[in-house]
Amino acid sequence: MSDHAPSAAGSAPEEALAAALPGTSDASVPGDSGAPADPAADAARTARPRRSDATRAAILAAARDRFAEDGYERATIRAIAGDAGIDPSMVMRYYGNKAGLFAAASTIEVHAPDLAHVPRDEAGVRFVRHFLEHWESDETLRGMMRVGVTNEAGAQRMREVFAEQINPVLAAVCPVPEEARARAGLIASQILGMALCRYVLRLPPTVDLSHEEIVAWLAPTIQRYLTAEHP
Amino acid sequence: MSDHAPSAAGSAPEEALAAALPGTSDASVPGDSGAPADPAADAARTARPRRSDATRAAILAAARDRFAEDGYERATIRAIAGDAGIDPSMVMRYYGNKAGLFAAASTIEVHAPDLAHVPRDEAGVRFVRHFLEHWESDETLRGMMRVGVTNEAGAQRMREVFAEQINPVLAAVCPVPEEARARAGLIASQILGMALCRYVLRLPPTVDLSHEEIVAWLAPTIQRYLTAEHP
DNA sequence: CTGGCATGTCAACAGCCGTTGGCCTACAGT
DNA sequence: ACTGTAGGCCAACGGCTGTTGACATGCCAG
Repeated sequence: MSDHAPSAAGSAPEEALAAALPGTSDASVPGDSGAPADPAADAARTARPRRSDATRAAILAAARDRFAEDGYERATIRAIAGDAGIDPSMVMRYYGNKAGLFAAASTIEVHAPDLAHVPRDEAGVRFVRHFLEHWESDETLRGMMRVGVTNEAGAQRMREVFAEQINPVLAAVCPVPEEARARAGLIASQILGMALCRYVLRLPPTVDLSHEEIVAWLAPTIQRYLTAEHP
Repeated sequence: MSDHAPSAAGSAPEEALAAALPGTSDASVPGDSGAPADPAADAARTARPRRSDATRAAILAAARDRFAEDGYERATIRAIAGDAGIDPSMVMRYYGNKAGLFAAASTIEVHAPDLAHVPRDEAGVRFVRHFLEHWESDETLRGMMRVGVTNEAGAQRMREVFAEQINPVLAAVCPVPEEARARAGLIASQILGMALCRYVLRLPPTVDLSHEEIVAWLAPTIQRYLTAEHP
């Protein structure tokens, strides 16, 4: 109970991480050319690519891999820098600290399926198949979940992704608007639960299931959570 | 890629942890009274309680709390020993190393519900309600999942728990024996998924759901995974 | 009473971690 | 051609970690 609060100096992982989350794009880095507060900031940024953009991208890619594979704590800045082929101090220069690097590396797009132009009774099948394919092709998704469970900031990121990318798509299909949130939560519990068992925990029965078997079993569940009347 | 393999000296977390898992009870600790290889070992152990059993129990309780709250990496031996009110070296003396302590601390009993004496069409409701209650009362379960996601040894422990405690119960109820494994996996995906979203990720829509709402929504899903014919 | 052993504390080691500051190099603007 | 600045490396610091060995203390058998 005594040494549980992080000291002022040192790493102070939790609070710094949470504080670093909102500003996810690399803001307030020292080198920022001459013009401050450009009205068309993004246009200027794309117009004048920095010479170090390749390094930045390499760091980010290595960070994504390491965070996904090892989780937040075991993914060390030294290892990430080593994978990117540069010095650890470069990571600090570009992303401030480990929390800032994680914030920058954990911006993902889930690519929720467009269910608006799908027959209502096919939404479940489409939904399950879509996430199954994305989960097997993109290891970032699997890693995001691993980090989201370990780390409070990762959990917050997952909440944001859910609220901003999953919820709206389902709200567009859900018959009763005020139930959309709850229904989206139920759907998330089944989809994330299958991902957890199959890709992270690797429970043998779920690993052995074929692609089509999962769709056949899970789609009716999703369909019911999406369109069935409130029990 | 270079420094990814653990060195011979030092912590070597992964392999030592996996190796320490099978022997979960405190075997091969130095102090073992006078009689070695007692034929009735457990009887002798209960007959002559060691004077340090209180300390052992305190360490184990503190370890369970810390592992559950912080995950494997961030739960430090120093913090565990501090919670237990003893010196960190005692942890090493009684459990060898951190992996051994985790192995000893991660022996849980899930208390799967007895579905044999329940009407078949009520099994889903019973199952969901049972796990919901246990999950909210016992923080160890929540912590086990957190560790199981981070740590390979934790994942293996969850696979064992699933195979030894969950699977048999469901196999007794499942109509087609050779489908029991797959059905148990599907059920685990929904139950663990709800626990993940509600207790670990704390997705607001799943947190806001009431006890009875969860049962009402999830029970038909479990019931279908358990008894509906293969789609 | 005395020796042995379990119990426990203290201090330290070596290693890894995030993080910092100084120094060098090469490019771009003038 | 010169200079400022961004990009990059190197070495180090302080702190925390798991782990170890030497040393104290108290219980119990003989």
